[in-house]
Amino acid sequence: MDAASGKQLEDTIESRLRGAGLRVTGPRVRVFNLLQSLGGHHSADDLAQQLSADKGGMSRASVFNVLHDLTNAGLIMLSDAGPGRAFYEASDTWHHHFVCRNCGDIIDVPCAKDVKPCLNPALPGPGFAVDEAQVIFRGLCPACNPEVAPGIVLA
Amino acid sequence: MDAASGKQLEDTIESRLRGAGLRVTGPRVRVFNLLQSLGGHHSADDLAQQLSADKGGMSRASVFNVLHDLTNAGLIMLSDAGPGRAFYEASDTWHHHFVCRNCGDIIDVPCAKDVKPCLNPALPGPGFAVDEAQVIFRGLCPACNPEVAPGIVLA
DNA sequence: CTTTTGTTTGGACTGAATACAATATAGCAC
DNA sequence: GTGCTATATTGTATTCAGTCCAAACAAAAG
Repeated sequence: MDAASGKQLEDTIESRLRGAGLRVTGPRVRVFNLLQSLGGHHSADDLAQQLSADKGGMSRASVFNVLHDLTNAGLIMLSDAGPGRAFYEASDTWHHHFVCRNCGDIIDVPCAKDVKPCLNPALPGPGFAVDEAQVIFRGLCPACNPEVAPGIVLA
Repeated sequence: MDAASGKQLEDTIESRLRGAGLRVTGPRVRVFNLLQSLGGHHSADDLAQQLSADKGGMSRASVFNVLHDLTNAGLIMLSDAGPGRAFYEASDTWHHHFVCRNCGDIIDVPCAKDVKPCLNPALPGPGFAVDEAQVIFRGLCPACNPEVAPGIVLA
């Protein structure tokens, strides 16, 4: 990435923060930027570790604050991947997640449009205002799936 | 519940533990029993607090151990309710969950197909062995939903 | 009843996240 | 630009969730 596109990216981040009604601050830009450029799913501490090592450093508490702010503003999303620590990702498109039972990897699963599994609009009952349905698929990823590689002898 | 049905229940629990290949021990019977009689979703510490106050007491570590054992044996289930602490429930039928964004309440949502793999097998991609798809519905429960028409009495 | 094997226990420990009060800074008015 | 004020950031202390461990214990098999 050259200087120009880096600048471009920062401009985009700034305008998106502003558009969401958030003040543009160093920590917010840096967290958002890092999450976007890394791609994938990351825990708060994961990001905090990288950012505190960077020039300027960064408080762990700030990372948590910023992640909450960005999530509330809808700029990033908190992935549903089961109990445990929270994983965040910068994604614009709605999707679901596959979580490997063995290695714990989280993989995005595109939302099959109009095929919301088991989604019956009347389901929760009257009075409920459901605004999203997140699906978590569980099983084994290719790397952990013994069925994948023919010829590999299983223990 | 009278003494006879209490005994009956314990017998059932014992046989279910045995049937799952688990030794029948006091802590296991008590945790399983409590989770069944309470109904709903409970965290390990929630259960530990009640059990340690009971006659005989109970170690917090044991509650965690037992919950893991029962979960692995398929006798109870670990509810997918998003990041944070784990919630367990004693339920025989596969279902999904609605989580209120405001109060955090977890409510069971019956699975439209009532069988475990209610999923699109092609979704994650080749090489993946998906064995379950859990749906988390998010929104507002009736108690937190301002849209609920005044005058409507919620059960 | 003895042995074997698996389980329980408490306490120390790790890791994730929050609370809070002091400090710093963005955005605005002038 | 300068200064003001509301909002953010920071570090530390603290809570909360969960794991680890080795010694004591108990279930099931012989």
